[in-house]
Amino acid sequence: MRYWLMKSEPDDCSIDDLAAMPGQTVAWYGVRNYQARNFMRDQMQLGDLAFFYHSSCAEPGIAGIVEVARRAYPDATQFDVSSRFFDAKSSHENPRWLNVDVRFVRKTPLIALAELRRHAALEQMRVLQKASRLSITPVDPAEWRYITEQLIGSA
DNA sequence: GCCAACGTTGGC
DNA sequence: GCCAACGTTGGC
Repeated sequence: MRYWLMKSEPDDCSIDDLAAMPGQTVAWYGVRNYQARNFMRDQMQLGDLAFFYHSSCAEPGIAGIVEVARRAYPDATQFDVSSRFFDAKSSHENPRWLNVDVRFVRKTPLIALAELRRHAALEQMRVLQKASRLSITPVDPAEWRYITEQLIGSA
């Protein structure tokens, strides 16, 4: 059982959008970075929990919690010529990109990026490192506990 | 809109 | 295999 942080642009899919989806579940498609893909392929297990992080928006930060509802399988958008995620170099025989499905667990009070930065206990978090662009990052269990108990729990 | 940081591409 | 050029991310 691992913990993660997964970035989503709320203009594309916010935590409220996810909560409104059928089954409150969505395919985490569109990841086009090998490191993030490998996390999904090699390490994500059913039931893993992740912070749902809003990025590239007015108030970046943690907005909710999701769980892995299906293990990694080929990302359909890589084969869809009409998709902005289409990849001509991928093939059905040897798909380059994968995604998991995630399911809504709960919404949280927004824990802003600026707030996360205020806590020394979190200073090693990947998402707080300078120019951290990786859309999926592992979260240390101690960091997970700190955020859920100290920040979300008291908010 | 700016810009720093980073990943990818492709020529050599 | 190097590395410059380019594209993207994402906070501000």
